[in-house]
Amino acid sequence: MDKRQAILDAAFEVFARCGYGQACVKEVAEVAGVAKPTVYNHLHDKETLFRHAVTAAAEGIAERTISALDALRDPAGDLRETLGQVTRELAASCCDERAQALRRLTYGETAQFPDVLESVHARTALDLREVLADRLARLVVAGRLRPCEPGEAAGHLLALITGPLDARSRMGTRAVPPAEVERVAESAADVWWRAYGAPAGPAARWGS
Amino acid sequence: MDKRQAILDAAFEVFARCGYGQACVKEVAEVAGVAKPTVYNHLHDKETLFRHAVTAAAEGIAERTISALDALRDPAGDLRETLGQVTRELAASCCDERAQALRRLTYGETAQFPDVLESVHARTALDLREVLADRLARLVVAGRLRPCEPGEAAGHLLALITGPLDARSRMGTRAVPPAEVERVAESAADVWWRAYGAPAGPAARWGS
DNA sequence: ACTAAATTGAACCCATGAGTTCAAGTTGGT
DNA sequence: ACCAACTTGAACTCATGGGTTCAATTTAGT
Repeated sequence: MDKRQAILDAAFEVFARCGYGQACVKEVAEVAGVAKPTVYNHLHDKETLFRHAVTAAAEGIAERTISALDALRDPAGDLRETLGQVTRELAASCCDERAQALRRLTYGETAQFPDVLESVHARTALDLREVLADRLARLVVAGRLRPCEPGEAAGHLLALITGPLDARSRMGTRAVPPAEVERVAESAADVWWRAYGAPAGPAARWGS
Repeated sequence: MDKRQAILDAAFEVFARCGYGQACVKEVAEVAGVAKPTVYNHLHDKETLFRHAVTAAAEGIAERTISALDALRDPAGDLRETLGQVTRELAASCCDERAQALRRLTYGETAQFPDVLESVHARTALDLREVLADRLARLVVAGRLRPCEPGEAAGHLLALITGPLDARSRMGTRAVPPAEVERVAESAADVWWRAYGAPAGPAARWGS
């Protein structure tokens, strides 16, 4: 029963539902099951309330999303199969309600909170991209992927997943049926694999 | 000197700069060079002001973006070359300040204006995708692209362009140097072409 | 049990900004 | 020139909501 955490959770929920401008602190307090002065006791401002709530939520979301990449660490069997699995997991976490709300909030409140956009983006996008790039680099070195710039390849895979999904879900406004999420993920993996997968045949032998 | 248009332009500028919640009608009036009651005379509400300003801006932006696809209508020379050119143009219009502001606004104000998000998305994303899909379908039929689902292929190309650019520009917060925009566009075209381009050789001969 | 800190609810203050009113002035068509 | 419609600025109303105050109460550590 950490009140502070309850407040931060409630704040994220309310901000996500109403946007920063329309959200009112009283409602945050009610959702948190706490009195209004208690909110101000922990977080001095509405602004700091927003900042802390959003960055805390971003931390959790980033952690879970990045953990989807674990399967690419030392992939034993068919690489294409592992890629498909990872892609499906990334697609699923991209459709997560909190993740979508987080994107809406940070994008929308850019005018007032450019720094929040910056730090959230660093944690949820750049870090994700870097970790994925690390995995891809190992696979390139091992000759299991075509030679490429790993960061670029990582960006492309993520774009192929999130782009079509954001388009279909209208930034989280519409629910995308799980079957379609899978289809989108599969076709993203397909396209990426055609561009970056090692051609069939024994081993690495693509010269200069 | 159409006052109404001046008001709509000013409104988009102010909303883009401050967000809906923080924007005030007085400032819109000042930017438009008009008195406050005149604003209310043309657009009854702050809400309708927002709706009209945003959808009007979306119309203009969508039109210009879609016109970038004209080069794919009956492409004479090297298709890969034309693809590169179109991709560069799409990348440029994706980095346009107004376009980015439009995305920030619609995404951010989703909570209050889900219908605006819907209509803007329909015009700027779905229409673009459909027109591009039309072009691609013709090219597939002509044997100049690998057989594929045109809508899906269109979505992939757009994702490969906008995804990396949004990541680099932080939703329009950071200026991306034109040289890097070109690089991103070029690599997007590369990847897409590897997945969807017709393999070298005389003509279409990929069986079932 | 005792004390210090945290919590509560309720009332309160106050800045902000949406939207209105109105009398005076401007525009534009005939 | 004339009239109707539109525009203007300034003052005004009013609802909303951020933030504070405070006395009463609960909680938690010892």
